[in-house]
Amino acid sequence: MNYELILRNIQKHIDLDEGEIALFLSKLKIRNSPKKALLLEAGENCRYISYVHSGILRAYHLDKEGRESTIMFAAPDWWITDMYCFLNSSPAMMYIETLADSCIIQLSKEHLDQLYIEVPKLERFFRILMQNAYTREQLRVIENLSLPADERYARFLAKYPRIAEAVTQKQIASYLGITPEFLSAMKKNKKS
Amino acid sequence: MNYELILRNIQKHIDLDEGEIALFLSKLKIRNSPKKALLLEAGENCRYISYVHSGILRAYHLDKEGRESTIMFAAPDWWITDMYCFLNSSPAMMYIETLADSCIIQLSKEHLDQLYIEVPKLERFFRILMQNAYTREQLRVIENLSLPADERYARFLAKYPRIAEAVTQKQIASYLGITPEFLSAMKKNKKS
DNA sequence: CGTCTATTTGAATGTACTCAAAAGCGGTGG
DNA sequence: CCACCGCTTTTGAGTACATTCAAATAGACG
Repeated sequence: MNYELILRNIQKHIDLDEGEIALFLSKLKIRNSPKKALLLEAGENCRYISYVHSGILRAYHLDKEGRESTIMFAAPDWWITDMYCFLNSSPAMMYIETLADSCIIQLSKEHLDQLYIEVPKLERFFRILMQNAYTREQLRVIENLSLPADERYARFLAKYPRIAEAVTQKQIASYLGITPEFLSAMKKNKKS
Repeated sequence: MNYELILRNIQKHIDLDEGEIALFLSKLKIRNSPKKALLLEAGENCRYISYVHSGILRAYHLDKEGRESTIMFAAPDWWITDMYCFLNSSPAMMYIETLADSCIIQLSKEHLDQLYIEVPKLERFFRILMQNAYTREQLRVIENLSLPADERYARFLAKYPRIAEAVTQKQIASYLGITPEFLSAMKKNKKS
C-alpha cells in the first residue's frame, strides 16, 4: 500500500515529522471495496472517516417516501463520512456506497481522538478540512436557494467535471434536487 | 464590557488558563450597532469573525435579479461571518445586517492567525465550531432537497423558535427558499 | 443474448411563483 | 397623540417550473 497520496493531502496544510507520520499511519485501516458496495447504511454506527485513495463514492439520504438525495460525491483525494453521526456517535442518517472499485483509507473516531492528543497539529488539519467542508456546503445552500435548476446543473458540470463523467444522470439529478426526467428535458432544451 | 458569555462559549470546548484568556481578550474588539445597520456588504473585504453578545444578526445573499436569500441568522452566543471570504481574504459575497440593536465581539483574521500560534488550543475550538457549522449546513442541504416547503417551515420553527419570533416572515421565507406570499398561504392552510 | 437499470419522451398534474392590490402594523413627525 | 408613510402580510388570479406516471428506447453487465 502506498501512503504518498494521503500524506501529501495532509502535508498541504501541516508539516509532520517522521515520528508523527508513523504514528498517524499506524492508526489507518485500508479497505478495498468493489463497485456498488455499501460502506455505511442509515441506522448503523458510523465509526470511520474515510479518505478516498482511488475509486469514487457517493453519500445519499433516503426519505420516508424512498426518494434518494445525493449529499456528496467523493473522488480520489477527498474525505467522506456521515460527519454528524461520526462526531456524535449517533446512528447514521446516510448511506455511503462505492460507484466504482475503490480503495479507501479509514480512520476511526477513537483513533482520531487519540491522535488529536498525540499529534496536536492534526487539530489544525481537520480544522481546515472542516472549514472547507463548511464553506462548500454553504455555497451549495446559496445556489440551491437562488439559482434555477438549469444553472445549478451548469455549475455542477463546471465545478466537478470529473465527477460528472463518472456518475449517472440520475445521481446528478438527485444531487441537484430534481427528477431524472426533468434533467433529461433540461439537457434537450440546452442543445436546441 | 462583560466577557463572561464569550469565554463560557469557548470553555465549553477547551480549557484556557489565565494568561491565554488575557491574550485572547486582548485581540477582541467590541462593537455596538443599532438596528438595521450593515456590518458587511458584498464586495467588501470581510476582515472579522463576530460573536453575538446580544441582539440578532442576519446574513443574506443578493442574486443578480435582486432577490435575497437568507444564509443564516445569528442569535446571542452564535458566531457569524462570511466564512469563505474571511478565510480567503476574497471579496464578500454576502451582506450581514443587524435586525435589532446588537453588541458583537469581533476578532480579525490577522489576530486569529496569531492566536492559532500563541494559543494552539484555539485550533481545537475552531475545529469544533467548523464541524458544527458543517454538519448544520449539510442537514440544511438534505432538508432542502428532500422536504416540501411546509415541512421545512415546521422544522425551522421547531429548531429555532427564538429566531422565528424575532424576525419577519419575509426573512424566514427567504431562508426557506420560498416567497413571502407562499409562506403566508402555507400558514393559512395549516390553520384550517 | 437476455435482463436490469438508466434515459428519454409525453401527457396530466401540482407546487410554488409573479403580479397586483388591499389590509395590517410600526415607527415617526407634526 | 394622532395621522401618515413605508414596509410587511394577506389575498387572489394567472402562470411557470418541476413532478408524477406510463411507456418506449437505449445502454451496461453478466
